[in-house]
Amino acid sequence: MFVVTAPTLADVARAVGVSRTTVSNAYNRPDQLSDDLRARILDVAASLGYPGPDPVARGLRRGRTGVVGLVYDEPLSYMFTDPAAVLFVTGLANVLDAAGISLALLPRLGADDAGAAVLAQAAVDGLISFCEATDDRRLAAFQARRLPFVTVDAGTTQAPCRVGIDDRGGTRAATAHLIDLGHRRLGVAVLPVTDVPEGTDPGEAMTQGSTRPARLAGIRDAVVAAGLDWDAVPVPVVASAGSDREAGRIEAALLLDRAPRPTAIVAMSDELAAGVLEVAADRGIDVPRELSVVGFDDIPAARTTVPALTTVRQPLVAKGEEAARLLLAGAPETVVELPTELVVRASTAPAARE
Amino acid sequence: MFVVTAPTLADVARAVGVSRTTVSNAYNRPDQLSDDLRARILDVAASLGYPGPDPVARGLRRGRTGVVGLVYDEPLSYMFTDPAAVLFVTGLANVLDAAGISLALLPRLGADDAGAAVLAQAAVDGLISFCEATDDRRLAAFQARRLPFVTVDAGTTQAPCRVGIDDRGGTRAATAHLIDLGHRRLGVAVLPVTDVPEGTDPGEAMTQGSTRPARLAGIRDAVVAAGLDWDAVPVPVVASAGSDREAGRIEAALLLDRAPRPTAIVAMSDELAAGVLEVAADRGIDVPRELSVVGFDDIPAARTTVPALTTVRQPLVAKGEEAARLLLAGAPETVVELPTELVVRASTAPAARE
DNA sequence: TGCGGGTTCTGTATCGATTCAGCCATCAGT
DNA sequence: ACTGATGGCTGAATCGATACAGAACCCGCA
Repeated sequence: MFVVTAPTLADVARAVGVSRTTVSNAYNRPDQLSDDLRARILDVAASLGYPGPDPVARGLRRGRTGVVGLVYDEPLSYMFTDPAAVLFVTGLANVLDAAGISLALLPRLGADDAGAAVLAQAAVDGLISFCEATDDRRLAAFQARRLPFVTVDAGTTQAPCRVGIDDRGGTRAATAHLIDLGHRRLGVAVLPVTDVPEGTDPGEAMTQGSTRPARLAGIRDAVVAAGLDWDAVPVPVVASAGSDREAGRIEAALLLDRAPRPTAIVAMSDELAAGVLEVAADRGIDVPRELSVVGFDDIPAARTTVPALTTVRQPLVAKGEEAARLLLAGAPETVVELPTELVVRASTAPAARE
Repeated sequence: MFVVTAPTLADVARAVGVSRTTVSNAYNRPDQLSDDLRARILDVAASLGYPGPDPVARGLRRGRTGVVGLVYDEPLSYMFTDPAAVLFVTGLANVLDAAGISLALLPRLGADDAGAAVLAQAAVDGLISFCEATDDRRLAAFQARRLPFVTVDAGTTQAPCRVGIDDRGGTRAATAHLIDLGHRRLGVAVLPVTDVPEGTDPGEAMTQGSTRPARLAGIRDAVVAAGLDWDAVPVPVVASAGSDREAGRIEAALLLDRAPRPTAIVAMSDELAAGVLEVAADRGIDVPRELSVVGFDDIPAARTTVPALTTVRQPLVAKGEEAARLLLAGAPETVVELPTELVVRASTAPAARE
């Protein structure tokens, strides 16, 4: 059987009768040889079917591959489903595309050992982690490689180069806004807890990761600052069964079943808020007359919910761009915290008189 | 200045006092050495901070990298926006994740030369092309590398290994369904034309690519088979300015402005159909009493439009899974055509009596 | 004692390119 | 005619690992 193997640079060199170096230069440093010879080399290469320098060999020699990796806690499909993640990746892609670098979506980090292996074996020049996990020894496995490493929205324990947003200030502003409007009975729709190890106390799970506790703290800040009783604010915890929107529906049901009913709900994401709005609509509760709702993220859909969602804007695309830029800059020891901003739309209104 | 370089396998070998081969075996073939020695090697490696075999070097030697590439015609962000693309990638991810292989989203293929360079230099074991382009010499640049190559939804000219769906049969069934319901004045909402070279005739642009002409042919099949006049069916062509949904709105406006108004619209995608439904709602046209609409794809949202969309289901996730499986199998010369199926919901009804 | 058969480990070639120092002409300047 | 640049090209070392063929040793058994 006749197996066709792609020719190598050496084959081309032999065919032309020059050294390998010269052929290499024909591809990488046109100024190092005469135009004439270069043309001849390229010609022969084409007629031999030489596909150009092998990327892996080049990567080995040069020490860089032109690929950066992205790890994400959830199954990949979820990344495509979550609008906030989509915008973030769009930001990444903007910068990486421009630099001609490709983005490898690494398989989900599974059980500890397999996950560590994936990270240890990924042929990348750097890594962006978009994971909540803080204690993660899988990521430690990567850090041993001493490659640029940027973590996003991930607390303080992982890497020296981090980008995040002012979660706490954001929910603080959102909650203060509600309190200013006269609301006193608040409820919180909290990001669902996923992947908790068996037997973890749900209340404790709440404190894990970074985003969730920070946003919760902001809410609490505002409540306490207003002299209200934090312990009286219901914060149902849901172990997610699916999308955040679904979690929002479940939590909304729990909150709205209470008597007296909350007059305002602070949701930790727009998707959660969308779920809350759906339940309110189902029950005939008028938003914002009978119930105010604020979200977080300001995804595009926040503009088109009914009513349009008051929310905390975070610069999602900019966050992706910043992360990519830092990575390309070698991930210097930096902590970037992007600002958040309250955007008041139609889902919040003064509390009804009792 | 003291630069820390990660130790290599050779350093570990020296430190333990064994050969490189043995260290390599400690990682890759535990059965080739005593548990005792292996443990010692791993210990020393850990204490030296050796991150494990370098993936690039291993890739060179083994001839495989554990990464497959995906190219897409549109900017990356669009891929995340298009629900059909998302499901397709989900299918890919399902299979690749299970195989521990990562997916590199290659930068968009830009102008010809840069695009070809990207493909020539991507360190991947294989490539999945999710592009319409058929004549593409950028893809030819990749094929010179003799790596597994699967094209999806891309006509007949590119690769020996293709997966697609029965586009023509799908729209044929959808159109026949409308005709059976008594509709005689049809309109077509066609996939928008993107990236046409300057000066191309829009009518000609319609025939380019693969999906669009195939779906159009199916519609025509049904129209002709029913003895209707194909030339009387309006097919507005839109050069896309944005999302398919937006294109659907524009085309719907054009179609519904006609007098006499079509009583049914065949949309080439669910996103287009969603745009059509929005415009109909804006204008107070009752769907399905005054206007029937069919879509294509059966994205999840098709279930929840108002009214729920009659559409042609294509197995998007399965398509992704099949493409990934074929690629992993080395992309044998195969043509897979997955079936499509008409799903009747609430957006189609018998034509109103005139 | 001698020999087949396992296990455990080593040495060397190899994967396909890039890098770097340096060689050889040619050519301008004095 | 000699020096110093410059352009154009080559050879050998190197990137970090894996494959493959065998060496050394221990075991049991005739």
